[in-house]
Amino acid sequence: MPVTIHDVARRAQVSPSTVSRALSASHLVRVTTRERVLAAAQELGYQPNPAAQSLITGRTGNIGIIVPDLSNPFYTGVLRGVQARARSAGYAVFFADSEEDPAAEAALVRTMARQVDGVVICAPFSTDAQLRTLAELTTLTLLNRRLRGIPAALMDSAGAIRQVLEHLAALGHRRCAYLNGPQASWSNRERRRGMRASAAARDLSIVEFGPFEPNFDGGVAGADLAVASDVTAIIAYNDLMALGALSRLADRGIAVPGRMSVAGFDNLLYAAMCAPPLTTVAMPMEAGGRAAVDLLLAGVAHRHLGRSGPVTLKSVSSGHDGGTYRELSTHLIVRATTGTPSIVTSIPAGGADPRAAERPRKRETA
Amino acid sequence: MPVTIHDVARRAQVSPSTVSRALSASHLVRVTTRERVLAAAQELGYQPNPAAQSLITGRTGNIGIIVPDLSNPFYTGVLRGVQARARSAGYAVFFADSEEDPAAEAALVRTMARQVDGVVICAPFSTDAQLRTLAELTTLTLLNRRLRGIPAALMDSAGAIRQVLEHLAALGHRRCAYLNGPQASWSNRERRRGMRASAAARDLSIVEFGPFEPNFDGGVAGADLAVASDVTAIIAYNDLMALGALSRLADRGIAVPGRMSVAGFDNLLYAAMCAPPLTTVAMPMEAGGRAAVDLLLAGVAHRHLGRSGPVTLKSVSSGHDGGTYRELSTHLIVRATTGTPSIVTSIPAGGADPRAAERPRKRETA
DNA sequence: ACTCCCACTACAAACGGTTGCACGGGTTCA
DNA sequence: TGAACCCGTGCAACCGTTTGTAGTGGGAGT
Repeated sequence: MPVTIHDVARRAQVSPSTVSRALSASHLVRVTTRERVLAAAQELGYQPNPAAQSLITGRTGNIGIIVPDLSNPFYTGVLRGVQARARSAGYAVFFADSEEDPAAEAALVRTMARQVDGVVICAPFSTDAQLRTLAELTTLTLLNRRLRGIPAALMDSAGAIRQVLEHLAALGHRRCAYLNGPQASWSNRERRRGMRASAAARDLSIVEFGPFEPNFDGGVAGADLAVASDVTAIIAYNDLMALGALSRLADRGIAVPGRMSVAGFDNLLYAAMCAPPLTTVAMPMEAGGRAAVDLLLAGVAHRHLGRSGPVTLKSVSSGHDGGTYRELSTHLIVRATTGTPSIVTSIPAGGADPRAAERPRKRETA
Repeated sequence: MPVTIHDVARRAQVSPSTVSRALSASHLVRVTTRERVLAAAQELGYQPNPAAQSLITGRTGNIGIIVPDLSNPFYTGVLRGVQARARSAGYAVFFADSEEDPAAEAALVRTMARQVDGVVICAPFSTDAQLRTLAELTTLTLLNRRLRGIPAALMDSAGAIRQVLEHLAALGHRRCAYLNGPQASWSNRERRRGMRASAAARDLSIVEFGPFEPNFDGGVAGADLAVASDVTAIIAYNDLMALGALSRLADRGIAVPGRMSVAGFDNLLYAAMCAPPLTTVAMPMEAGGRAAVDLLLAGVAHRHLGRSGPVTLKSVSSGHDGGTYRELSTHLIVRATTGTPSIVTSIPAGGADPRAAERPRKRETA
């Protein structure tokens, strides 16, 4: 039923191999012939069979993307970037949600491996060893995780938290709470690392809480702990947690930013929409997805180059050693949840903080 | 480099065909032989080449999902459902975002068609004719769109809005605003249809505004129009718009639900998190995704059955006529943005509405 | 002991493309 | 005018798997 290259060949009065060449290595066939072939293909609505193509060429024209939790808008942003870039490069995208399970991740890579040219994987919870194993199955590119020998698109987590601390220090804060995300998460580790470096330099002391689930409820839980300590600001692992903290503070009648400043990371759409709009650090999610695809396709090209040329065993095994990272910059977005700390240790419950009214509310459309 | 069926055959001392049978039609091969083959495959880490398999069988083990806008959490919910169900059925998932462009949708289906067994498509903006054309390229299943001859998973939009109107009528509302989503959207048409039917029966009059973009900004715009009319409640096309309306009302100092009630659709995560929590109708996004995959796979099985058996041309061409729909129920979630309408036409600006304080705030975790 | 049968296995073709190689015919140069 | 050459095309093998068919062996029945 589907039209094959033979049908086109018959209609164009040439051999199948000429059709193949006319469609790919066009310079090997006479112009008039190629036009005849193209016309025939057009009329018949010929579409090459990708299975047959990949069987012989070894390339599939597909890539995979694996994320740990699609309900987190951070990853939908990444997915959008990945998909857009892949499409413009002529690649189709396999998608899978590992649900934060390293075993599932491994299984998914394994099933994808045979029908993709490479996989972009967001795997904050896998061990280094697990990832290295997976890297042997296919060309791999990481997102927000640095691992020697595997290319990665990274967002500047250390710089992100530095900007937050600078901002808070400039406002006069001296003691801040940090609500940890998942302990095993690479981003959380990076964030702590950056925090320690920056806090010391700015005479800020940090009180850590958690780890918490990186979602709304985790923020709710963290807020209470932070309030009980003597901090004037809460830095949450991500926006979802910050929103949870914000909500909890509102429920308890604690003025933001009057008695407590709050900041998050990611710059989700909702961070700008909620009241008061959240101060946060914009993470380049789509750009990260795009960069990851670029690195991946470079790796694919490299690997394929190595295969076709007359190479030594050594240069093949080294593969694309890909000590290539791409670090994307982040930037602070100051909205309405951060302000100067109050000197007064307690404020009449429910009393409106005058500063909250003074502060102009700014809205970003992200 | 990769291990093939021949490697396994050599190691197990059998022919490649026996290996193939041992791995699939296991009853055709002696038990001891099969065990030997399985052991060899295991030791070599054999993974069948899907390209070769699909080349001869015509099946790919993949399905596709196309959504119009991944940044809308509604579709990420659908995507989660699709992916989960597909995975448990042993299918891999191609994903693509059409960015609301029917032409892109067509192109995506066309490129996917050759390497999937079927496609789930959320295409609120394509014309019926366009969809029928695409249905000829591959097995198709729709989501939230009814089209004769193509199976679909549907969410009960009419019932959804009926529940909202019942709720508002019971509270005493008589005039409500409806903020239209995109006019061409099937869901919006369904919602209006259901609305007309239900409103008449309940002595409610509806004022319509829009169409608006189905996002936060659309809601902001709609809120002002609604306030200028003499309605006591705003029903938004979806939660994103409702949140926008809510934010705008707060900015203008209009008490919710004191002077204006607000309701949305979808029950996004943020609808429960924002203050005040939004009354909305839960749409079964993941269940919809799962149902769509079920229908799709049934269609795939049917089509393949027709192909393998000794069939007449007629029964093949009728294909899976799939007059099969699956309608999923929706349910209202009453939170804090709907209340009894105030009789007073104007309230001192900025004055707190006593009812707002009385009303207990309820939080749902979705 | 011979035949028949059945269970199991091997052979080979096919799926739809790609690509190395050879060949045919025209052009160019000696 | 003949040889060398080159461009354009066809032939055939191959990618890895499935599957129809043929063939082999052993066991059972008479």
